[in-house]
Amino acid sequence: MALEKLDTGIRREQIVEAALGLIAAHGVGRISVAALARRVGIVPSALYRHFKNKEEILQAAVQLVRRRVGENLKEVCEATPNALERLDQLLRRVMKMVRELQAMPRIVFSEGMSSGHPERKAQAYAMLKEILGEIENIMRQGQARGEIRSDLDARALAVMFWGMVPAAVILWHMSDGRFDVTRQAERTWELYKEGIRAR
Amino acid sequence: MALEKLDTGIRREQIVEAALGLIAAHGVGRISVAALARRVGIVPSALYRHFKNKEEILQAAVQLVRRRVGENLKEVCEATPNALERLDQLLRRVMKMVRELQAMPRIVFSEGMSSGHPERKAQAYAMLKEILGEIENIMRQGQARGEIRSDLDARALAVMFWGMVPAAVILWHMSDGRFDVTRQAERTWELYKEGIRAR
DNA sequence: CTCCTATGTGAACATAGGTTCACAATATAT
DNA sequence: ATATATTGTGAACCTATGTTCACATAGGAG
Repeated sequence: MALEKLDTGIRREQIVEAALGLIAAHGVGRISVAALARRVGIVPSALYRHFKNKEEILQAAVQLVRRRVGENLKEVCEATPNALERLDQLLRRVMKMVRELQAMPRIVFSEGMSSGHPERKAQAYAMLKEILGEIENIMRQGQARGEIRSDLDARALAVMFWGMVPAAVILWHMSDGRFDVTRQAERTWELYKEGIRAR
Repeated sequence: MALEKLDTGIRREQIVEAALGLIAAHGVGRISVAALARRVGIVPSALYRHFKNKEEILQAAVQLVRRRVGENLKEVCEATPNALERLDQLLRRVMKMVRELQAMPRIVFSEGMSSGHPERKAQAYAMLKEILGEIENIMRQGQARGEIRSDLDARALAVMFWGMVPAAVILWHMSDGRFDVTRQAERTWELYKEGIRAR
């Protein structure tokens, strides 16, 4: 209707943004090009001026999420040298992203579990490995600095730390928001922190 | 082809079993009545002799999983009174179910995240609450018996314990089995156990 | 201002998937 | 053995959804 013509760069951004919104609301598997186009304000066939097909749009969305997660990780590591503080901030950030950029957990879970296109799965896995690797680094550095018990396996610590997130997210989603993620995360984090702190 | 006629009770079981297999292999969202019927050895339309529609089949599958999980929980609790041993066995059992009855994690995750039909979601949530409640009970009893630190919140302990499972499962799935769940679970569990043991 | 290319539109097409229906064949009870 | 109810079959259907295409139009380059 409007028939406003925008540069393909801008439109691509709009489309990916819209895709993220839909993923957040309904999950990766339930995106339709119709809904996507409606959200952007154009007609379905117009999407194909900017992307080869639906799959390409989804991959772009996954990549965008991955980039944002990466930026967050870096910022946290530059904020403070103290490992426990880093972890504390990281958890807060992730929880915030989970709340605001809900597309992230949906992508990690859907792609990881529902085995969509292999490319997307690979992307999601790469993102996850990035996150886990960074957490593991924080752990090692914390151990080297004498802030975290050195008798514990850094990798296991990292997996366990990260594990608090999916647990909270699943409970949150399944309970339709009735489950208080933030509070739960705080408590679990306290527990965890006391357990790993050097003594 | 075969045209063997079986009692609707038997066929229902076969169908649900086939559904569980497909869920395990491809996730809840990707089940087609065609594939389901093929697996059972009948034609798609024949399914409708035994179930009202696809949704009813999926719900039956979810319920079956829920029942099996419940049975497992009971058996674990009757096996030993010691809380730490119970948790140990519970983790092993769950990991075994995750490997053998892969439909379980897929249902919990897919239903929880991808918001399928509200009824299924409710079922999955009920199952999850059952599990969490049971774990919480074990924690409390362990605290009462002086086996688990009493200064920790039983609910947070339960969520954290349970959280080890989704974490491991996600990593396993995303890595296409390259990630060694069992070993990871062992390590994390050791970590966790040491953290909560009364001293 | 005038082209020409990039973008948007509507309609049509293709496919996949769930469901229904008329009919056939088997099991079971009498 | 026959009749009746139950189960299975194939075809058709309906809808949703991804995609293509011919055509229209906006907007910048010349």
